[in-house]
Amino acid sequence: MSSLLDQMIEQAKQSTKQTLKQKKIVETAITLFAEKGYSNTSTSEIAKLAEVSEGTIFKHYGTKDNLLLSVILPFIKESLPAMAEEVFKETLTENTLTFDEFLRAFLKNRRDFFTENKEIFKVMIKEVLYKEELRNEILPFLYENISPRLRHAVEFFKERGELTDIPADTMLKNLLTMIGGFFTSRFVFLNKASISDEEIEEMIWFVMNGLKK
Amino acid sequence: MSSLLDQMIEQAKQSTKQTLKQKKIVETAITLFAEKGYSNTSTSEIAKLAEVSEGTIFKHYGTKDNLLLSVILPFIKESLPAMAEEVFKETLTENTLTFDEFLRAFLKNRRDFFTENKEIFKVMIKEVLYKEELRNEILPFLYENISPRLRHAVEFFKERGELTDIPADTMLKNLLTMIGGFFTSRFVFLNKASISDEEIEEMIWFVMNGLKK
DNA sequence: TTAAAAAGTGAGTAATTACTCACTTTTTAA
DNA sequence: TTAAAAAGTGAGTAATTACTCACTTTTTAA
Repeated sequence: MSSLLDQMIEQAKQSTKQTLKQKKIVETAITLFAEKGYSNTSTSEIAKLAEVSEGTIFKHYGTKDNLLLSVILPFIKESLPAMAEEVFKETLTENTLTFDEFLRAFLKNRRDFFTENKEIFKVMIKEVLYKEELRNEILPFLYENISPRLRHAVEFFKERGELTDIPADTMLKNLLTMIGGFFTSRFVFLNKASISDEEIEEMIWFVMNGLKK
Repeated sequence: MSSLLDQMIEQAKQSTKQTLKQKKIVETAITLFAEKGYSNTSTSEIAKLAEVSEGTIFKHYGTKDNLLLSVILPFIKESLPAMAEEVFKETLTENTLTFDEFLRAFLKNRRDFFTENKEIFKVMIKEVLYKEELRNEILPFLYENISPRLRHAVEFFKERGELTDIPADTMLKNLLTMIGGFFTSRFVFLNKASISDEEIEEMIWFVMNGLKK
């Protein structure tokens, strides 16, 4: 049996054309899952709000679980990494950049991306926490997708003598903790509409300089 | 109508004596809520595992929601703050401490506390994310309980000239992000059994010194 | 020792939920 | 234009769930 991720990517490829009602279902599901969680959202409620019959949901998605996967997996498997790849390419070049400039570009890009995809980001975080089988699939994938790139960046700037001598692994771990905590707390726990440039600058300062005088 | 928190504290005071079966119900609920979330746990399942009749749960707790509150509110309202107050008292004195020593003592104390109360901590994080009315009650309470104390500590060490000149508010915000991200990621997202002293040291180093050379 | 109070039981209930399927409507392609 | 395919419907179903309540058992207190 291949993984959830692989299955759903296959399925996504086969169904490239979506009817208007399918789109409406997905949009509504995203909204409700983000707001109250998957487990507290009924297919009946989704159908009513999307102005479709409940049977239509099952016609297209088979099960409620598959609807959830249809909502978050394209995001996780494709949008998230593609955009991340882009920003690494643009920011990690030979010219002129310092690590904090890299970090600034990276954080602002991720900030913008999550701001636009706030609802799906919320669904993802909630369900990663609430559904163990999702967690076991998605967390490793996210880690494997982000970690090597960020690590490469860290090593790049360490070689340029910009960063301290502590091991790259250790830096990476703490950086991921901070970045993950930053976006999750603002967008999910505190439900903020957006994150200001100023807040990003403060966080960069914290990460680069620490608290000690 | 008084807040959820106040209601439940009143209720907790009235029912000081718990039968063995009540204890069993609460323990089982904690385990299952931590593992699969409140919404994915049925009262029937709790009853079976606790080896009580389902009616017994309702005899003592009235509703499933009240059972959840009975599980987490004592923890949130009493254990968590009492222990935190203790560590602030012990560590914030006139003699001999640096900010990183304060931080070390604080983090280790919290680490030990959450290690011992891991299941309830998990329940709390999951339900704060999943149930909006809980989030609206508990997050402000947690913030109001921790923030002034931590802020006081930050200001204390700023006056002693140990910390940089950035505003205490900014420090506090980033510190809370890092600390919250640290414990939530390790205990809840990654489901780690414990956090080593070494990992705490690395995090302190990160927070105190930053990444810049 | 015994009656009253408290604790506990488990069958049953109303409500809810994910899902099915016979049928209808809309779209497609020849 | 028309038959076939695709999309959509909504009543119904089996399963599940939180909860009730008449009854039984255990504990308490006089």
